[in-house]
Amino acid sequence: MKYDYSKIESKWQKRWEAEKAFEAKTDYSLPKYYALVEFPYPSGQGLHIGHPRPYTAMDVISRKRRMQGYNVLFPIGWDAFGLPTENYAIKHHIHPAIVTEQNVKHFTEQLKSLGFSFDWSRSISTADPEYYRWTQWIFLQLYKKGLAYKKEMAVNFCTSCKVVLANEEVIGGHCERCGAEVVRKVKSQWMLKITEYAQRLIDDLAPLDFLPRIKAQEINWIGRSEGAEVKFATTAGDTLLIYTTRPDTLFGATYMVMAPEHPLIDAWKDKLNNFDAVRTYREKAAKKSDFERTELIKEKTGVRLDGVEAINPVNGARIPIFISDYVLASYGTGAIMAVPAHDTRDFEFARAFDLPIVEVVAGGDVSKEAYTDTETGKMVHSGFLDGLEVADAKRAIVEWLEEKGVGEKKVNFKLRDWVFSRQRYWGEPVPLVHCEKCGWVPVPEDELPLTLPDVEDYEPTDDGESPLSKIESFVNCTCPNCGGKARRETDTMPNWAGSSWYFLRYCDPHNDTALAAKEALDYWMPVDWYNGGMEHVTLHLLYSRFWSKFLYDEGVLSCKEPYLKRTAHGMILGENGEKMSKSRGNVINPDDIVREYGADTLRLYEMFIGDFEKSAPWSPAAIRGCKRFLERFAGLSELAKASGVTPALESSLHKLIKKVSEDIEQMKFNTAIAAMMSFVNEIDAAGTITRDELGVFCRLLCPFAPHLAEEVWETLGQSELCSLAPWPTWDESKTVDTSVEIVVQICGKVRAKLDIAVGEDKDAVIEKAKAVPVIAEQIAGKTILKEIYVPDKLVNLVVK
RNA sequence: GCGGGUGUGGCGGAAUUGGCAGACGCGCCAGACUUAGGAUCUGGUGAGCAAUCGUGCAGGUUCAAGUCCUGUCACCCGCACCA
Repeated sequence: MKYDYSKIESKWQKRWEAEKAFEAKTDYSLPKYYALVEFPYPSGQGLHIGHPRPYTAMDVISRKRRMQGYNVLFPIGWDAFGLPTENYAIKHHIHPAIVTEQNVKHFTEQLKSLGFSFDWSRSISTADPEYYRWTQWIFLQLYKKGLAYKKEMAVNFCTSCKVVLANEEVIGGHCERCGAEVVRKVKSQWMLKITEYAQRLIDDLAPLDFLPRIKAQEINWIGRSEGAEVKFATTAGDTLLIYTTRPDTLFGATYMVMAPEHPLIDAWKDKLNNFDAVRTYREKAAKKSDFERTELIKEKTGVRLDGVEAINPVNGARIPIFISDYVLASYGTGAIMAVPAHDTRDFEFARAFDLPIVEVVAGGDVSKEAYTDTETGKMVHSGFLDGLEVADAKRAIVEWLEEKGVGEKKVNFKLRDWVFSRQRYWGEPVPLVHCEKCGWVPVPEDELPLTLPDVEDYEPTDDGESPLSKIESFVNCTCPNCGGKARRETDTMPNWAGSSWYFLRYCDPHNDTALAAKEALDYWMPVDWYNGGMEHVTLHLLYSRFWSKFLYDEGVLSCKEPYLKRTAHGMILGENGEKMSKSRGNVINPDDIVREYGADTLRLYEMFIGDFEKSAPWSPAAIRGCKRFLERFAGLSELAKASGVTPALESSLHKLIKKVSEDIEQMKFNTAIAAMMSFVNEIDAAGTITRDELGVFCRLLCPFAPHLAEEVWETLGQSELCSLAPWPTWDESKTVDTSVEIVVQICGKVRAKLDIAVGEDKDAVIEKAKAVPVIAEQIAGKTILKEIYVPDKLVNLVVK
């Protein structure tokens, strides 16, 4: 059979579509399998060569599950809201909805050309009003439960996108999307209380089958720490509340530091003799971007508050208070006790300001550097704590603080609430109105979706207002509560909103009375296997787990966690090993590859390229090896005439079924393919293969190269689809050889090889080994100290 | 600084978990078929003339180490003045 891939591929794509071969069934009595890939953002550039890697991987899993008899849901959709589309629309004066439609059309063609077994009947778009109706509905439920609130605060603002960013979207002081610098801006923003779920987001990870590095990264981002809050009385009369993870070092606190933004500073204005210097420092700190505040500034700066002192509750010592930007307003209480002897930052500050350094944990040399070990060391200069180990001292001091009512045990998280509003056009409108009398009032649920109005100009403004604020007809409205004058919220939601629940919509995508029927959610959820990129671990993955937990609390979902298993793929790099980008000129277009080699070759190559979890450079030469393999496979149909079993291949075929079946489960696609390549080499050596055997081979290859597998399967006289044929099973007894070649070593060095029967008796094998001429020669006249026999593996004779 | 990870031929990568290092593919070399070869097929291919030596480096455990232990170096990813 000649391998005419383009003809073969379009032939089978048409048939799959005509037969609706891959649509999930709504028969909830069947065993189900929900396989999920991250839906793409339909950008103007079209599909990236990186997309087919995770998509093929999950397609392989889905196709195998289908052949194993599961009712498989393998959906696809469009994460369609977002800035690039809006920016393109601004530049070319085309409505973002039209741009999206064009891009979706292009993406659909590209994905279909690759033969993925998606259920296209369930595809969704987050920008579709019928979809975002439910995004808005979820937001309203969050609002009603007090988990959405508006707050004036310093937020991250991207100078290029002209939009606020969530904490998770700031990477090293720069915008996650465009890389421009992020500055601080005080704005009133809608926030989601993800922090309320912080502990559960950690705890519920435990039973999940996520890659360890994914769990570690989430836990790290949430950043739980245990310590204590301690009240310090001040000479101003107010109490200064601080958070510390080292309450055991309380006797070593020689000064206090407050964040420049700390509200008590204003309250103390009249008591401070140097308020001008304080004000100057605060203004300077406020102007710094996060980047400047963290990365660039190594030296500690600050101003002492002249006129107010704190009193250490444990020994009554009066200690000075400073403001410094090394203390963050947004973490803990925005103020700390400084223990320079046992904290590197406090140590640096104490050195810069010539403050006393009091050692309270023995073990280091605090005249040189801070001693920060929390594992070893006994308490000193610490009154009633003296002589205790650090861990015991921690317990004792917290007990003491609680007894005296000046402090308590406290858990803190690094996770911040989610800044949820965006001042851009192409997103879901926030469904709230502000009434002069009633305050914030939700748009009634039966009025959802609150659709985006058409506008002339989507251009964002420098003052950080949404383009929607310019549309009077949108903004002005009546209060649903009192009927009075009201104004709509004009901010839209971030692009992470729609993707926080899209996997639920797939379960029942056309439902117009609920985000999905309970029955459908109960059947399909949780997702059995979700593969996606590492870059989403502290973004989409965290956000969607949060929303799922909320919906679980609301009774919408019956599972606490949305995903049972989460894996991650590596990137496909350019030929030069660098990340693919237009500016580097190393971009590979998948359309070109499909045209030149066919979809099956591209799929196979992307699975063969290397360890699935690791990045790998594209190789235009290596892909030809995959093409060659498929051509050889196509040629097998001419060889397969007889039926039955080829003795020379029988054992190998059973081993192959086992290998491919098991490797797919572990995402070791590269070794599964290597095994199939080896099998073709064996067929060549045997010179023959039967129709039955080739039928098995077709089914094994089908998840990887489905078009060619179908074509060869058809030449075997099969009229049903290979894609829906049962997955082959292996006979374990046939994977075991009857004889095996073992190694004979002398003192651990290989000296000879020997054929033995599998499971042969130890003594008999050793006798045989000694009888091998080379071995006999080398052990002659020597004493055998030890005889080691590893069954079916080796004999090792230790001689002297 | 904290957390996660990776170091194996010219290249991508294998190695049933302590048992023949380098599967499979690329590339390269030689040959065949060809008017032609950037097509296809066949054979070879870690280094070294050899004994031997070889999995970042240095030790250790073991009959036996890519795999286990101790130390160390390099690189990659995430977080980062989080008290």
